[in-house]
Amino acid sequence: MRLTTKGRFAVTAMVDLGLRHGGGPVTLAEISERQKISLSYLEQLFGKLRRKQIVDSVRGPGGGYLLGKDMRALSVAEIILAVDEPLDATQCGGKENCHDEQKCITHDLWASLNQRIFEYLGSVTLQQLVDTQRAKESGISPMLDMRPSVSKRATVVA
Amino acid sequence: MRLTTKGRFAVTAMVDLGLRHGGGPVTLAEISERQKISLSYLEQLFGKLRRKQIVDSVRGPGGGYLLGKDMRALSVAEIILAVDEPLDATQCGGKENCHDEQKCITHDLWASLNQRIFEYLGSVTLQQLVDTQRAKESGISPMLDMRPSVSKRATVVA
DNA sequence: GGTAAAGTTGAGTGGATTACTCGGCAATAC
DNA sequence: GTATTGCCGAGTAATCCACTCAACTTTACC
Repeated sequence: MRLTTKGRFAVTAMVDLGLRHGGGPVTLAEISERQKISLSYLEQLFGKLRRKQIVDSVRGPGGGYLLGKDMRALSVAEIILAVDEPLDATQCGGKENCHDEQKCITHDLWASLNQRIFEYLGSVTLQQLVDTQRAKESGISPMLDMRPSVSKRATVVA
Repeated sequence: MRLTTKGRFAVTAMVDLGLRHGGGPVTLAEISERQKISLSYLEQLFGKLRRKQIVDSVRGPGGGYLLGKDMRALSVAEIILAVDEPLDATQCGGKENCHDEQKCITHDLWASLNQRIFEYLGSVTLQQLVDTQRAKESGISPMLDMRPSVSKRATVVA
């Protein structure tokens, strides 16, 4: 799973779209304005999102984009995968950097990390992000699931 | 936490070093040869590792590098942070991409992801990687902690 | 003390990737 | 038929990353 600003922009734009769900098609021009993302760039991203049926488009005046599926069934991972080609983080899926034909000695580590990132992003739905944002705008702040979690060792500080 | 091949190389080199622990200084030339990492590049990486006391150096003939601390107390996160400047994955630590002075609407998501990545990499020690590798070389394969884990939703496929 | 083996350092570079632009076309509401 | 919106593919500027190079320092050994 690649994590670039492209994926971030896509998620941000989708949240914007999600917030306006139910009010008819939303134009990219609006999203561009609100989220400060270049219109042409958004066009590129939404082209990919549409091909994956994550959004639906309506052409012509009054047109724009609509959610292509239920927000509760759309994970952040799906959005990111739609715009950023997979290309997993091990970067050695049997390739040269790996030690002589074998999996390089840290292969399992990266594969495992990959899986965890994927699991997490696959567990967060657009609905959750939209709810979080709505709550934030209305003053209350329920926050995302940011629980400190396990943390077996915590010697290192970022 | 940045995840680049620089960090991967650093971890790989550290595992190599860990595997030879106890046998005196290990030269970068050896590591370069075994792990197929450019010598000059290793010099750069080990310069940073040394400054963070992750390794100790011995100059002159017969010199090389030694572990700077107990492998059980050295996490993968530490190694990566030593070579790759922090620069967290949110990429909007209060910056422009964020929506008008405020945290952008997906800020919490990335912050949370960051934390999870960090927790995981902070929980894996060099000792574990070395043990895993030793076991692999001797035929048995205990594997890393790759448990399928929670996986609340799993609709998406990589 | 000379020589060679190693680490130390900082500047530089080539290629890849990324984020983004541009221009023109296509559909459709009015 | 015209304005508004999406659709698309080629192109590009800049950034970044992996890596190189060259010169220096320290030290073991003869």
